[in-house]
Amino acid sequence: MPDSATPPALNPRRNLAREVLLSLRAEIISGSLQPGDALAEPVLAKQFGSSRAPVREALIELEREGLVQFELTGRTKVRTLTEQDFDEIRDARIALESLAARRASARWTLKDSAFLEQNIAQQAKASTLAELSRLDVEFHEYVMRLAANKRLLTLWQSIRWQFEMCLASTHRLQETLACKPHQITVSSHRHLLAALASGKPEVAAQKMALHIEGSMEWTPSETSTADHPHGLATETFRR
Amino acid sequence: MPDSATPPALNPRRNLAREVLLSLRAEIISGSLQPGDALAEPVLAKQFGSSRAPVREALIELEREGLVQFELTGRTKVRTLTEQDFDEIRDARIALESLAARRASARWTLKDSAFLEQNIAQQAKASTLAELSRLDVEFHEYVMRLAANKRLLTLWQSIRWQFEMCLASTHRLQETLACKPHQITVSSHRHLLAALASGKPEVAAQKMALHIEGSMEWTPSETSTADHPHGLATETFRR
DNA sequence: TTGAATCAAAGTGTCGACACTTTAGAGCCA
DNA sequence: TGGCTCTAAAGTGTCGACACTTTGATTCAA
Repeated sequence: MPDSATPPALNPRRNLAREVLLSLRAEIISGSLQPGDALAEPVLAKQFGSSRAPVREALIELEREGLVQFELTGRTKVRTLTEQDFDEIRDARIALESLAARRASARWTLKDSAFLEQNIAQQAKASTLAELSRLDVEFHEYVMRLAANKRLLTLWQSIRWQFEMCLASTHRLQETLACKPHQITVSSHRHLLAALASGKPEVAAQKMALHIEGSMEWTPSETSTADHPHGLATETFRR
Repeated sequence: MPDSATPPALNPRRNLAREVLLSLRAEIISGSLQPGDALAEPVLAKQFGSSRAPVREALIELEREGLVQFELTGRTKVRTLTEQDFDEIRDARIALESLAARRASARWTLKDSAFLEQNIAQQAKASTLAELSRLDVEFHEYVMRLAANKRLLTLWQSIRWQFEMCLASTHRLQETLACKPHQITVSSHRHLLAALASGKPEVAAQKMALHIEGSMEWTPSETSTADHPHGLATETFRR
């Protein structure tokens, strides 16, 4: 989908920055770039056959998406997600998605049920974990869009890729634990869909929160006790 | 700790991009840059005595903060907030802040009550609307930080400046309606504080939602009925 | 052998330039 | 006078270069 026969590489006011973004993001999600790996602008620029400017822009965007981390020295690395990060993402999703569920529920139509039922059917047939993850995200994105609030959607999208990393590892974990990710995911979404379509916004919101809680369980360990600090860099902005 | 008395303006690895960001943001919030105003890179660069690179970075960040808008042609303008935007921001705040209230409530201490009581006292004495707004935001940011979830905080910060624009206009509106912004704001926060300190997370969350709803009322007009569409640029990324 | 000092390689922040696109105004025709 | 065309000015996307900083590895002394 990217470079298939670039014309003479001219007209459509190219946007290299975006190409670099998509490419790097895919590599990070797929794991071919590992957490901790260094991302040096000159190296990437050479690799993409561009100058540093588009690479820099893409890295800034990736930082914003939480997939990449700027050291205090300005250097860039693929981000490592800890268990606490995992919990935080879960919580952020609960905040955004349960309100979205409430709003979406209020404007629910049969068409929406039909779409999501089809999504669930595909989940059941998914042949790889990656595909299962994709469908899972698609389900939730559909609900986010249905809520018809651009800002809510934008906020959700800004953690979406981190969430996708979590999802992948959850599925992997379930597999090694000899659980069946497909079955778990499918039945969980089926219950959720029922709540969404019930016409009761309150119920929809609550079920969404429970669904996310359940789908993002890390291990049977205790919930990590984040320390109390107010300290936190207010704005990163590259070093 | 950083720049007090910049040496001969050398060492500390300058970050022009940040300076430009802060400066532009202040101008937009204060209204000295009006919605719709064009923001051309070369012009700003000259104005700041820098090259275009730092300006470009700052504009990207401002777009992310929602204060600035990229046209499809790549040109940049100060964003205009409509009534619907207003509603969206309110909803997004409700999503983020009511969960934050729930979490913060669970780790509440007397120290927190003390800090916020002082904040409210300052609100009562605030001499300008700008100061009132600042204190209002400070109150809410304190709660966000107390929730101890970096992602929730980051999400909140990414709409914070839009929210501040809304707040300014709400206060202005209340004033022209011969209401008393100070009284309204103070009493509303006092009630909220009581709920936060009550030790009941559920109550705290609900009161927070009501507080935001109330504090961001536009006019006695009906809630705007956003259309149903799923359409929405998934990623802006400069044109 | 260990540890400190040194120095080249690699990296970031910023700059000015070029090619191409969009915009807006001057000029022209009716 | 009003609308259309053409063109110069302004703007964006990208590039390669420079100055300074950080990193690591190598060297040298204890």
